[in-house]
Amino acid sequence: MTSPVRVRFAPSPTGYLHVGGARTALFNYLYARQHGGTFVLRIEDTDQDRNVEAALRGILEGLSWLGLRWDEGPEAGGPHGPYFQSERLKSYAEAARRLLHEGKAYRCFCDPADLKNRREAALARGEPPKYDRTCFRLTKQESDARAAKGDAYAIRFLIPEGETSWEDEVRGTVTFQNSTLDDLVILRTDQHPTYNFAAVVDDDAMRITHVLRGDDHISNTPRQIQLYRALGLTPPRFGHLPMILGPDGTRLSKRHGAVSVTAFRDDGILPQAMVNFLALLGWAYDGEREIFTIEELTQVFSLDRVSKNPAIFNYEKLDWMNGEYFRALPLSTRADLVAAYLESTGALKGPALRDRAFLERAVEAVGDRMKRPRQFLEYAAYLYVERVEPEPEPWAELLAKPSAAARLKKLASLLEEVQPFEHDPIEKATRGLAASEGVKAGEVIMPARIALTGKKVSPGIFDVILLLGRERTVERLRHAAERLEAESPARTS
RNA sequence: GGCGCUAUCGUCUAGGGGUUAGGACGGGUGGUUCUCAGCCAUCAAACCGGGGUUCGAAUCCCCGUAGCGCUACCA
Repeated sequence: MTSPVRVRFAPSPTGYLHVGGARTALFNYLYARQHGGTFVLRIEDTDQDRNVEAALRGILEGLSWLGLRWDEGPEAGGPHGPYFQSERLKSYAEAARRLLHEGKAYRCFCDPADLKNRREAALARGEPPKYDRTCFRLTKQESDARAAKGDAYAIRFLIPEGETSWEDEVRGTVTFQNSTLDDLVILRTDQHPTYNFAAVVDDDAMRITHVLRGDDHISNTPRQIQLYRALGLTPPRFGHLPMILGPDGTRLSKRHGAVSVTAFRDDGILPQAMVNFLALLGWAYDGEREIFTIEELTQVFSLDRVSKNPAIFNYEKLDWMNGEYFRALPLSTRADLVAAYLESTGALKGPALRDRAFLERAVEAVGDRMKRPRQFLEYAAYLYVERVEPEPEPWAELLAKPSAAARLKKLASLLEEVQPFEHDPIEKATRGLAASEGVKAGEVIMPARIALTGKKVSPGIFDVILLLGRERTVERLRHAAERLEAESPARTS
């Protein structure tokens, strides 16, 4: 009988959820859901005790947005709390004292600044910067005496001889010689635990069965395993996930662009797309299928298909995937997202936004061209201005066509009369004009597009005309024609 | 410096003793078409290097090399 799976995501409150952390959280979540287990969220706030509140919000927001609901942790509670390390200080101190009394750890009176100097000196000499066990050589009497005297001390773990190895869930057997590990501080002078120690104490207290984390933790693992053993505990299973790198192959960071999931959200990335994309960073189903909902992922995810190599974050592919999801959304949802985007950026405000029906028509017309909300204005900005100012290049093209002005005028006249003012009659009139002029429809449509939108690219022209309405369409066509005539070289010469 | 992990198209990856080494993003070309997007078709693009083992190695082993990580009283 195997015990129920319990996994955890244990971020430190940095203020935002990094995509690397999000990927780790996702894999933990998937693993828990798949095994009917429990996903625990624990906050590792033993160092920075300021601003935890605010910093926590970003993390929780990111996880919630992705849909990674935790079963135990902040706001959720649970039987193994508290879920903030800053509130569990007593248990670390207790555990550390126990190791001290059992002779598995020792007091270290060394001055941190001094330690730092020694480390740097060793490094400069090309030697491994291990702690030299100065304080381990103190006799029990000396150590006790100095402690009694009130000398400040940290507690160091005495790394046993031998080697440490474990069966990693993603990498197989990993082995370290203990001689390469040094006696790590487990309890600092200020009674706060260090990361490795707190993680061990908590993972045990929270009954964690599988520790799935970034492979930057791989060399912490032998230390933690030794700690478990010293405490008389059974270590959990470990699985180390490959890192996520930036396009230049170094650890993904702000200078590569957006790294926090909320930044992607604010950029119009959909949570479904983000989850799907993240899942494929370091994991693959069969190399063929790539589109998965989070529910499907919980069905098909497996640790033995997790890759061992670091993955470079491909922003283009995320964008593509977002398009896949965005286009599949119902019209009203897309309109909601566009409205929210326009509002939050203040790109469009007031009455224009309030006409929801119109916005929806515009979104419909833009259709597949949009991969994310921010692209709406690229295809629809002209709908929301009094007068278009054509872009220079398209305008120059129009100027170069001597017949453009006349055609625009003719089109204006036709559209002024066309009844009813609907898609098909408008199309018929426009194509009719082209036919009577003896040119292809494009010869009428492109000038109209430039006159109406100021750009060479837009939704279908008849949709644009409909959206603009008869009056504005006719007005813009005529205005463009007049301006063309005024600027035409033939005229001025 | 030490220790550890990793190594298939530009990127994410599938595969794995005998394959035309597959898919996706991105890129090229063609088609659809009023432009763009989309869609369809199509092309280019990879097994880090060297030694073994083997009838046969991209695949297994060793050695290099490279990248990344850790080497804190940070997490």
